[in-house]
Amino acid sequence: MPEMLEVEAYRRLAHNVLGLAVVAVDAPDAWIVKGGTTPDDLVDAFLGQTFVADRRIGKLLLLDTATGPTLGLRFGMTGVLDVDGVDGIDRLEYGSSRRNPVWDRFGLRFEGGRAMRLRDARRLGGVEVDPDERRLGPDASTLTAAQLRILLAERKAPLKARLMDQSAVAGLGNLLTDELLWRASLDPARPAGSLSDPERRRLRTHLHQTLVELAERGGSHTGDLQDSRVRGGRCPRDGAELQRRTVGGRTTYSCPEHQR
DNA sequence: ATTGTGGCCTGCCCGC
DNA sequence: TGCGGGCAGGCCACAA
Repeated sequence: MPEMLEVEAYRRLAHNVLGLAVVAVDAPDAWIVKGGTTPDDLVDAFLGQTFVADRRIGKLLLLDTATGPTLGLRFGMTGVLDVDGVDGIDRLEYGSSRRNPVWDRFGLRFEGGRAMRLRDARRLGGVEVDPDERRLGPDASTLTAAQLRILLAERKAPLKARLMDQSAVAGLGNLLTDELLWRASLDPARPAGSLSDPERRRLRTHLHQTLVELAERGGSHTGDLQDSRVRGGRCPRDGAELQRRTVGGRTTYSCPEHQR
């Protein structure tokens, strides 16, 4: 599903529409329009505008106009960004690679005939005008050691839940977090505040390594743990049967042998 | 304030 | 072969 690595690919794709005037706004699905705005509001906000910058915070893609509003795009679990018929990613875990026109939930057409659209089978994504960026923590790819220490300190919530709390650190979803904690040999259910200094350093090291490595491989579903994230799956490191449980409200796979 | 839970969306897979 | 139940997870509202 689109976690920060996929949305980063979408951002690079969206870069292609910078500098082009919007000649049409297609918003056929009011459900996908969030933040108290309507499809008509989207037309008013972006028709005739030109995007001048592409940004990403966690799983939120932001396209800024020069003096007007900012477009915010969220992709939920099955959202794909398509520019001129090209998808931002090759394959979406848990998503369909089919292209049903009904799944086109939002689109912009630009001068010169170019087009950008949000395709989302399950309608878990969203489009917003001027999303509140303050509700997001620092992006996981730029998280400093000091920021990590502060966001974990004193917390009783499970480590995994805290890492997936987008207001604490933005960008980590279920697959990346399971992979990260498996690599860092940390139990997802540990209270976030219980990590020792060495454990926290280990977490941060693996965070950056995991993001770089999985980005190179092609996405959040390319982790070493991924193929074993099934009932009865075994730890690729030591062969122990993985534990399957709910942590932080999400299905969680972890190794009872080496994640402590 | 912090943490936990349930519901929403709907395509797809599995078992009968 | 068709059908239905369960499952996937990001996000939000709401409860404790």
